[in-house]
Amino acid sequence: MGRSPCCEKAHTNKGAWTKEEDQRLINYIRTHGEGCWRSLPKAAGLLRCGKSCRLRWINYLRPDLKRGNFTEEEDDLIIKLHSLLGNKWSLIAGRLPGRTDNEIKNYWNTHIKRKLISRGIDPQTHRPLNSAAATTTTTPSAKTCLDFRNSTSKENTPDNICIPKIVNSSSLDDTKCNSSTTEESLPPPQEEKKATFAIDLELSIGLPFQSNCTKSGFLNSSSSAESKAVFDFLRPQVKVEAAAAATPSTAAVVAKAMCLCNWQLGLQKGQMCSKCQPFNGLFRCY
DNA sequence: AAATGCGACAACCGCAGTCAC
DNA sequence: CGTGACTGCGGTTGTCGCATT
Repeated sequence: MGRSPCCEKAHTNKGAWTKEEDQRLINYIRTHGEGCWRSLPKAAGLLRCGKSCRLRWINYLRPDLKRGNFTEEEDDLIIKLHSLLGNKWSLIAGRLPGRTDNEIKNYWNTHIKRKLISRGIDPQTHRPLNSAAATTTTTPSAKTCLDFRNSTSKENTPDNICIPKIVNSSSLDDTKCNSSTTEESLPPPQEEKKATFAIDLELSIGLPFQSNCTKSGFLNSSSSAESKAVFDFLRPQVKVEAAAAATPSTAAVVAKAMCLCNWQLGLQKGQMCSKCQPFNGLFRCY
């Protein structure tokens, strides 16, 4: 037998939350912390399902939420991340401290979509609207690369936002931004060694961030696991900083897990290529 | 002043992956 | 090991407030 049912839907409130409900939820989480959403409503004296409580807390009541208008920098970052990730709102939110996936999703649908369309850009493909119809099945990320050469975490950006430089493959040497998933011909494995800085998200990177390299059987993992690792990679800033704040050695352990060469050279688990050096919390070739 | 339209955003729904039993 | 609950995510809907007619 499995677990007992999540909640009695027949006896739960729906719709907008009242101030009293909010206060109960806040008080409870302040005292007991997050987690165990299933039992939370009953313990907190709320006639809500746990799922609803979780959503309310994450999207509205959390004290670290940054309310108010999005800045231009946040706008740009959302657009860039969306061009890379598509509708992976939680991942995008992970790069925007104080913003929630729901908030970003709504903002995208109500503001940015329109903004892009008014600029003649297809919000889904991030290509000019005229050419969007002409292109085939190429995904938005298929030709977009992250360029870590000049990535900064502070320059011209709000605190804690780290923006890899985003480049289109058209502006790069092909050798720097190969993609095995596009209609382009596949390069031989050796050729991939040349792809040292510009990283094709569809193919090249994806790291099980919290794990050490020995746990990273990702090279042989399923495609979904790989793509999850790719997305996990895009979350690391907070974790790296947290680890660095804990102890330098912790940060080193975390950083060691980030040998980008593994992904492009096909090294086996735990192997670090001879040219690896630390860079922005990652290890990669120079 | 009332009716209508529209934008913004909170909340819900359903699905998939994970994990406890 | 199979079943089913839990959790988190993305898509969609509902509701509210403001602007326009």
